[in-house]
Amino acid sequence: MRLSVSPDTFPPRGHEAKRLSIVDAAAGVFCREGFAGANIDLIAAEAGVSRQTIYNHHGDKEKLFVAVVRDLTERCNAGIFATIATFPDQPKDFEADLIGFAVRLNQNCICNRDGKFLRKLIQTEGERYPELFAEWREQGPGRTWPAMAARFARLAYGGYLAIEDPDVAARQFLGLVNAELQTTFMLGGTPREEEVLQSATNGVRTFLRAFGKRRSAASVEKQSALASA
Amino acid sequence: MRLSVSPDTFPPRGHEAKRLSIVDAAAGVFCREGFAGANIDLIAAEAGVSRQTIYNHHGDKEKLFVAVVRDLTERCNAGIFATIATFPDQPKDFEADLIGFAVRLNQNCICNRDGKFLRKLIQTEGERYPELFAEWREQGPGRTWPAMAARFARLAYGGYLAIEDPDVAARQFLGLVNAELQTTFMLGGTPREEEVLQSATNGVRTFLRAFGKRRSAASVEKQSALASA
DNA sequence: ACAAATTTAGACACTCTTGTCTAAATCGTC
DNA sequence: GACGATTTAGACAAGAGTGTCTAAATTTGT
Repeated sequence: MRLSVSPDTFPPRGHEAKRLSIVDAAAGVFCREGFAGANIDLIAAEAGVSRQTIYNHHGDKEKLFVAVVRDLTERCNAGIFATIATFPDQPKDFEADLIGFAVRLNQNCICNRDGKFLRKLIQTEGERYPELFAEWREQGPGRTWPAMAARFARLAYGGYLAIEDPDVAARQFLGLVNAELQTTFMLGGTPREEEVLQSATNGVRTFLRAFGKRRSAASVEKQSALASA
Repeated sequence: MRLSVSPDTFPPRGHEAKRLSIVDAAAGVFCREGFAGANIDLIAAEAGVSRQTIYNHHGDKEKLFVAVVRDLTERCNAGIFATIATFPDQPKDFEADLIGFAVRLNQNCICNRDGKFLRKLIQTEGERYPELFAEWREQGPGRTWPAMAARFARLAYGGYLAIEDPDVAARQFLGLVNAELQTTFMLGGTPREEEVLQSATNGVRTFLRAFGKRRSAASVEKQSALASA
């Protein structure tokens, strides 16, 4: 295998392009049909590749499945960290900023293709591959939750929130913000944009009722007047 | 088929006993292996029944699956309504009563065998049987959420809570109370009793910070002193 | 104890799927 | 244009699973 000359990321072409389209197609089929129901021929057809190519690349069905989960975990993690980087550290309009963050989290990490797929694979096959999903747990929740909690801790330190336990606050934030989307998520559906916004708005309002530091009504009104101007 | 003489519920014996043990075993196998991976011979073995008997009762694999989901939906619904009936309408110690309710909901409806199974089947096979799960949605969430919301509305009317929208409050209550159990649920695990209690306690505290009507600190202290006496 | 209904074990045809193998075709690169 | 690497199509063996059938055994109600 020859190294590419291009410095770091190279546009997927040839061999690598096949690998990607295989993993992508496999993700879709594994999700729709489950591991047992997934059909290599179907994956090959959806990837626009011959069956033999799949075996050349990945060996067998189980190794292909592992590759799919690893890829999804990596991409989802990247998305989550990228979104956490947009957390409002020094909010102008606190409520609106938190709602924006919640919506971004939903759209870029939970409701997008990778997020839906990874969640479904964890739910359906998690118990069958303990080591694989233990790995996901470390790499995923094990790293993203502390990062989230750190952001809430900073807000508390900055005087914006009155929370005792940043870890609990982070988890409750997500629970609130997704509270109205649970049934849709269960059935594997994708909530419409206005539903996401609605749930996020209601969730953030409740979160701030519980943890927001109350400043005088006047200063709050002044602030939102400024923000909407 | 002859009607039993016993008035309403009769102890499952003979024919009916077989039917039950088949559906029970099938639920377990469908959950572990998925619909495609589920093996009729294995179900027969776990039910202690011959394969032919399964075909006598249910016709084919798909009809058996439908029967499993219908049975689970019915039993889970019964459990949820029974638990909602224990909702604290006139709470003595509000916080403790809500925590108790949340814990009961978890233990009797979400973490028990039927709850786990139904949830997993919805997640894994929901998209494949739209009509079947539309039926679940009507019979399940479509009836239980309004019942929950009605209880919160009554608390608000009784002056215990300051909520605007009882439906939103009900969903947020469940979101908060389960906030710390999500990862465990995802992987199909069963949280330990103290984890359930911890999550419920934290969730209810936050819920009450947001919506609880603040009475004077003295009266609150007097009340909990009375409760713990 | 008898008769009807139900259950059982086993064999069976049929289909579907995985993973391997081969020879031809195509692609990328020099 | 030529060469090596990769991909393709198709055939193939081996295994597993569904659903049917039959005849014998068992259970159930009377």
